[in-house]
Amino acid sequence: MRLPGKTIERLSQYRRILLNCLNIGKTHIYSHELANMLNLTAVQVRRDIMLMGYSTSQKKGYDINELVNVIGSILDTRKGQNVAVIGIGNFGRAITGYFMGKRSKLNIVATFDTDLSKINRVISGVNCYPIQQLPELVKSLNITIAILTVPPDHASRVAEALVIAGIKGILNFTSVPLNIASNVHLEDYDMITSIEKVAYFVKKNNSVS
Amino acid sequence: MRLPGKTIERLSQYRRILLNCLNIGKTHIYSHELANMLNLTAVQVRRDIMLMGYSTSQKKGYDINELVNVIGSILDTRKGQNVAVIGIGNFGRAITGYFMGKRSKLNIVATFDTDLSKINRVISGVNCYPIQQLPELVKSLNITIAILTVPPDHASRVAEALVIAGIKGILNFTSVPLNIASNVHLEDYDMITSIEKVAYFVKKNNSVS
DNA sequence: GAAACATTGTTATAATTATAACAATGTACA
DNA sequence: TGTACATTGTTATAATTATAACAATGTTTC
Repeated sequence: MRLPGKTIERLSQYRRILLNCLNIGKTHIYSHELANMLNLTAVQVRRDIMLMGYSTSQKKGYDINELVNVIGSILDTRKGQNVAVIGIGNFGRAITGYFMGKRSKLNIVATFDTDLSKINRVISGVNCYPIQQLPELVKSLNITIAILTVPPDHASRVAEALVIAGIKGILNFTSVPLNIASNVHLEDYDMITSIEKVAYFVKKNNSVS
Repeated sequence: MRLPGKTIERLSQYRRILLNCLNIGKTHIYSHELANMLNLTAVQVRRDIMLMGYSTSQKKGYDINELVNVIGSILDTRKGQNVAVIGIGNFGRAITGYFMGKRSKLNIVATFDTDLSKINRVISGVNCYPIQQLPELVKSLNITIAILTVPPDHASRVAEALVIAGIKGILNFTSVPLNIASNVHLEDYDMITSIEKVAYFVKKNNSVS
């Protein structure tokens, strides 16, 4: 089963909305309801649900529990995946604190840094290790995903070390383009690009032209 | 001149690379050089440059200075734009500190919060105002862009207040879907979606299937 | 200076993604 | 019960984005 990247992004969003719905006691949801909550169209919701291989016999909306389970079977692994935050500066700490106890299937199990004042201390609830221990801990803790939040001038070198250590996916918080093997999934998460994009459209939408 | 959103994103990235090149004394650059630095194809680089309306008569690569200026004429406004960070928690502080003095054309001129212990104090180099002063300061400081980093349960309400106050663009750092007028540019910057996407592709790439 | 080459600019094609159209079918209600 | 209606599932079309093809032209080399 091959799902488009954009659909995967929406599955993540659907699930969060659906969990909220469950929390307030809702058991079923129409495609147009879900669409409205996410500012999408009902067609797109139904198409995504079709693509994920689910269908309902009813016309009273989708069973929210079942939807959540199907999404989980697509996005999650049985045991969950272990995540490391690389570089525990302001962003690294914010991310670590933010994630702790949120996603049960994605656990931040270690952070890494080079700063001696941080190493071997528990920061935002997770122990910080020296970057030299990366290879051994990736294996012993079975870390598959790294969130990269190091300073720009370290980004490329650390990314290389991550790949060598056996990391399978990187969320690149730095604004540095990374050149890594194609079997490691790289997701750029570039704040400067995003804010400059906003600025462009603000300029454009408000120019008389 | 209508430029695709994806091209705009790359223009931001081109510019950063090009500024680095200028710093190390490089004056010209080939499309394939720029492409390699960003893991793109040379064709895509040339196409983007064509779309931005620039061309060179030479075959010795593009003049980097000229490229930077053209990109600036597209992305920037003459006076720059003023930005506010809404919600000065861990992420808000990290973002503010990160931006200060980076982009000369995008200035964080104010932060807002509801926490009395933060209000009227300078945090990460910028004064924090009570959220009640948002409407007046958006006008007096000419703030056009907001970075939204409030807790999830405040996101929708604050976003609405931002629109009413006259904000023209929002970078939504919260994972809450916002429903706002279409004349305000909304850019979602959802970390949970991004990390779950990485997790999905890691799972997929490493399953025997 | 001429031939080979490298590079650019642009059009054409393919791939991805979103939207529209609509048949099928369960539900509500007279 | 049957008719109108609402909702789903799926195919068809459109829009966006990326890649490929290739002509034009300046540069290098002999």
